[in-house]
Amino acid sequence: MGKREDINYKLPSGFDIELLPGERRLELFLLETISSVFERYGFTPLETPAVERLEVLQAKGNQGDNIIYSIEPIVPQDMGDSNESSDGSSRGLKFDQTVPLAAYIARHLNDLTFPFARYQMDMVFRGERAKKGRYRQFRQCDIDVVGRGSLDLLYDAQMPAIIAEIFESIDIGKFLIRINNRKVLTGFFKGIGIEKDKIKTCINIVDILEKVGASKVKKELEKEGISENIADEIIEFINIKGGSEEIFATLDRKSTELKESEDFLVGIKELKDVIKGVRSLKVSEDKYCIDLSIARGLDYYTGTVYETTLVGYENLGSICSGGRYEELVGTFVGDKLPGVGISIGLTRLMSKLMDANILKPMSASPAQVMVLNLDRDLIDTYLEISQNLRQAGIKVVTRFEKQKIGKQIQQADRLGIPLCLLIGKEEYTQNQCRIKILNTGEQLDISLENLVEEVRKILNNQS
RNA sequence: GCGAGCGUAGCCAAGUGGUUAAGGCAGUGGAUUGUGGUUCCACCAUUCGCGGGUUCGAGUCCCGUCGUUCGCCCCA
Repeated sequence: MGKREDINYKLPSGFDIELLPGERRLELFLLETISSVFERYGFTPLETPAVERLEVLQAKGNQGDNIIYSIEPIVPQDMGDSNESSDGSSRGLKFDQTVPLAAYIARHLNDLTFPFARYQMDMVFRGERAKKGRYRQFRQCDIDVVGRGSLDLLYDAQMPAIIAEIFESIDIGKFLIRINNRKVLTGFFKGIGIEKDKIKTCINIVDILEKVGASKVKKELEKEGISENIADEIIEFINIKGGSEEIFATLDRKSTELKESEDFLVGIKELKDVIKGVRSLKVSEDKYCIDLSIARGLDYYTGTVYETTLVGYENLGSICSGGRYEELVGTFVGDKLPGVGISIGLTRLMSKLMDANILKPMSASPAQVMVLNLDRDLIDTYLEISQNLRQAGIKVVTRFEKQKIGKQIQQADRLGIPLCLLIGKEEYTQNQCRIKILNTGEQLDISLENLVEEVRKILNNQS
C-alpha cells in the first residue's frame, strides 16, 4: 500500500479534529452565520496568539496546571545547552479566549474604546483526557464586552438575544437559554450560614447537579462538612422551578428569611434587570428561563451566568455558555474592568450534532459546474468556457485529464457538483454545449453564446 | 493523576490454541468504444500495535511496552 511503517501518522488523542471537505465547508458556513450575528450587534473581530505566558494563563481561577499545555522549543542536540536559558517552560497554550482577552486589553488599554466588544473564533487547547466530542484542541466562538469602571447590565441582557439569534439561524431545533446569577447563589449560601471559604466549593458542587443528580450533590455537600439540613435546603433552593415572575416571588420571600441577605438582594436585583432587558429585546419567552442550578465551573464568573441546551438533546450538554466577570481583566490592569461574555464550543457542537444527525455535512466541493474533458484537442475551448463562467461569478472546475466520461461524471457527483458541461467534437462543430443536471439526469443542448446565462438560470432554479 | 477495557487492511469487523486470517464499506479494473449515483464479475492483510515468553503449534495464553477508549476529576 506504499504505507510507511516507521512513522505513525495518526493524530494524537484529542487532536483528531480534522474534518473532511464537506464538514469543513459546514464549519465555515456556521462560522459565517455566527460571526454575522456577532457583527450585527457591533462586535469587532479579533485574534490573539495561541501562546501566552503561563503567569497570564494562571492569573485567575483554578484552571490549573492540569489543563494548560506548556510549550517549549526542542533543543537541537548539537546546540548543547545554549538554549537552556530560554524561558520556554514559562509559556503555555491558551485554554480559553477570555483570559487572553484580559491580557490583550491590558496590552492595548490606550488604543481601545470602551465598552470594548469583540468576537473571536480561535482554537484553544486543554490538556485534559479526551473523550468523544471532547478534544484537546478545539474552536471556540466567543464574544465579550468589557467596560471601563462599570458595565451596564443590559450587556448581560443582550447575550441571550445574540445566542437566540444564532441558534435560530443555524436551524438546529428548539433550545433553551438558562440564566442565573452567581450572587444569588453565593448570597444564598452566605445567608444560610455557610462559611466564606466553602462557598466556592459549594458552587462547584451545585454546578454538577444536572449530571449526577440530587443525591450525589447532597453527599458531596455533606463531605464538605455541611449538615444534612443545610444540604437539603440548598438542593431545594436550586431546584426551584417556574416562570420568571414565579421564581422572583419565591426569591423575594426567601430573602426575608435569610440572616444576612445583602448579596442575595443584589443578585436578585441584577437577575431581574437582566430578565427585563431580555424581554425588551424581544427574545421569545420559550427560549430562555431562570435556572437557579446553573453555576458554571469557572471561578472568574461573579454575576450573570448562562447555559444553553438543546431541547430533547439535553445529554449533549451545554452548547453555549458564559457569564459576567467583574475582576478578571482588572487582574492585569489596576482599573476595574468588568466584562460579560459567552462562548460556543463549535468543534464539540458540530461533532455532537453531526453524530446526532442534526447537522449534515455540505457537498465536498464548492464548485457548481464541472467542464468535462471529452477531447484533449478542445482543451482551449474548455478553458475559455470556464473563464467565462468564472467571470460571471460561477464556481467552475475544469477537467484537465481525459478519462472515461462516466468516471468524470461520477467524480462530479461525488464532489456534489450539480452541473456537468459536455463538449465533444459533435457539440463543438455545432457551436453547442450539452448541460447535464446531475440530480435529475436531465440534459439539454445550449448554444455557446447563451451558455453563461443558461447555466446561471439553471443554478438559480436549483437553489 | 487513579481505576477498567481494547489494539486484526483506509474504515467497520468475524475469529476464544491447529492456519489457505470470514464478511461488509471504501478503492481499483472490467460487463464492446461519449454518460454517474442500481446490478454483476475480478483484484485488494506472506499477516493480526511492538518486543519477549509458554507450546509440536499463537491473532487466540503469559509478561513487558506503546497506543487508544471509557469512568473518576474538570469542562466546551
